Amino acid sequence: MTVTEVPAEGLTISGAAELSGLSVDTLRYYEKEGLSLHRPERSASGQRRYTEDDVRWLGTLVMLRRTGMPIRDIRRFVELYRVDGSEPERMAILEAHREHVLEELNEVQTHLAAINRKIDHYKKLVNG
Amino acid sequence: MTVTEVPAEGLTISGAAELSGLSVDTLRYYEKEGLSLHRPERSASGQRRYTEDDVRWLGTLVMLRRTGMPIRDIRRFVELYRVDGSEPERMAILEAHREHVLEELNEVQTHLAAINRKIDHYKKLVNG
DNA sequence: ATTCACCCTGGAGTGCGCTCCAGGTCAAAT
DNA sequence: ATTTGACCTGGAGCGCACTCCAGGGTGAAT
Repeated sequence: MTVTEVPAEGLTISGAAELSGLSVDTLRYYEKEGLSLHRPERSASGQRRYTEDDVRWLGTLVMLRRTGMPIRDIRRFVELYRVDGSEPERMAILEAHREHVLEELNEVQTHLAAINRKIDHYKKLVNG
Repeated sequence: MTVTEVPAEGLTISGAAELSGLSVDTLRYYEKEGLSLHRPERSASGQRRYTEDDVRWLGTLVMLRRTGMPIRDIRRFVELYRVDGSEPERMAILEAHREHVLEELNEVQTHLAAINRKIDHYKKLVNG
């Protein structure tokens, strides 16, 4: 299941889906939405072939999505990859996103504490 | 802004919205979806009046929603409040939800670590 | 008396992120 | 030769959680 399992000819879309944890449909959807760094190579018959780098990039997409970054914002981020010297902006986006994630985590943890209190309350009620 | 600021006649929907951090539309929507413990009292002219308890319950709804519990599941939880002796089931739902939240937190924290590594990488690239 | 701010209802509309479908191509297996 | 299975495209459809709207009521203030 590591990224290094990618053969030289590249992975099919279902292979890339399995490695990335995304669905085949989602991979095509992300591509349509402009989230791929480069549109993937195609085989002679027009099928997508994913390289190791492609799969790594899918990992980045998963990381951003699963921490709540909207597709639209990821697109802006990807577009900067096509701009030379945009590293500072890319970093800034990631830093802003990190702040956002930290706030989210904080809020969820606060609510989690409340959930725990509620559970304790029930525990006393049921067992006690 | 504390819950104890609720007057004896009860709060208007906009007052309850402000205290709970939800929108007026969302309050009506939640009620329609069966998430209120009891449908709120009405004034002589048919307007909703929210008690201190109502507002506290809204806090519970916010807690569940903001930790990712779907409306549908919250409804099941609320329905148990109308069943006598359902405390064990309610507790079980909360415990299952807590597990879910913990897994979520865990995953997000893992991705956060990856974001931090990416930021560090850029930092070296940009400053270093 | 009318203006204003708020409230009501039922239902339509929205944005997001997929997910599914029809209709078709292609390559390998039987 | 045909069956099978995986792939392709463009576009429709879906579930969720709101959010907004039309059309109308109420009550206090000017």
